[in-house]
Amino acid sequence: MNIGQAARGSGISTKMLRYYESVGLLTTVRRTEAGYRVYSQDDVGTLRFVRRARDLGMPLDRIKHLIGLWQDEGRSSADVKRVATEHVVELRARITELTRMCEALEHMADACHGDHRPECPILEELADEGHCAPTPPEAARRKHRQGAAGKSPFGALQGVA
Amino acid sequence: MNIGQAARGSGISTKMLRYYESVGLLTTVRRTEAGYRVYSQDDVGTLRFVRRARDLGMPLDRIKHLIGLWQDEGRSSADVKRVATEHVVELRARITELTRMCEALEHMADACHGDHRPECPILEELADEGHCAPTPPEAARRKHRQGAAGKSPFGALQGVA
DNA sequence: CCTTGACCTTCCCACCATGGGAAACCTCAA
DNA sequence: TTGAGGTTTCCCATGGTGGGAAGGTCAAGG
Repeated sequence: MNIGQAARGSGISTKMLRYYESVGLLTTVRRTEAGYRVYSQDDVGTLRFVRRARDLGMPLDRIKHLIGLWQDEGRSSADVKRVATEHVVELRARITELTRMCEALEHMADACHGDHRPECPILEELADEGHCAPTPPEAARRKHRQGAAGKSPFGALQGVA
Repeated sequence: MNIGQAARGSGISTKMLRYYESVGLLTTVRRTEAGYRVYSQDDVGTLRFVRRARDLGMPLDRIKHLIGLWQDEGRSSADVKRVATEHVVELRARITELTRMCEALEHMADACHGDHRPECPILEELADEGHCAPTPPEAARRKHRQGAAGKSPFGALQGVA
């Protein structure tokens, strides 16, 4: 079967089928003499596996790991469970972080009248000067590397959306 | 003050300060004769505003919008509140989606013994054949566009992490 | 046989926000 | 004057996804 059929059968776009192949998620993709990709029914099974794992928010390398276990008859379910649990932990971390953001913003929005006047607690909170030290008060002013200063607030959050 | 000081004072990396400027988040960045960027105390205030909005998971264009309102004395708080509420809605959508994933995966993991044997409900669920129709059963086999088949499961989720 | 249209190929670009690093230049203190 | 450390611009990478161009293939119908 051609790539289009495989796409429809797996629910993954042809773009992504080629991409997954390029990053090594699918090992054996046969070709016709003309260079067309040829997919077997088994390939589509693997692709559906991939799609379901993506639906759970897994990054491709974790899915690759899982496929390896899936195809390894000698696996132990403990290994699979570990991968799954790892992902659950990350999902929970993201949920916690988003919940924190959401609650903070809801709290600010609740305090806002939302009328025609310019006064707004949301802006005041965001602009608040005394919120975090404007500069390390009287600390080392020379000899300071920038180092960990600008760390992304989203360091631990990668992958899905 | 130089970019390094501004970075330490705002909690945003120098990389990001240059990037934010390049995408128009900061309008007026003065330069010394030598080409060094010069930041005022006010600039650092704006940058802290940006950082707090980022901490709430806002994408830069929303922050840009918010800064516009912040600097507009004639704004109405309703406009600010609308932007905030819009963001709350998106955060909640992401949380819902992640929670769905998390619960599904937890459910699978709970069913897995996690021992030395290869049998694993997690893999079985991911590989499940009768899960979604293998191919539109006997539907139009010719004349089918691929269309909406491969839509990303994360369409509505962009921005943070 | 040739056209047409659906399909396929590769390659590049864009998104979003962030970091890494190179090569060159500036500044200030010792 | 030298050296260290700050700064500049420029390019590249990430992770998944989509868009599109330029060209090759294939099958059906005239």
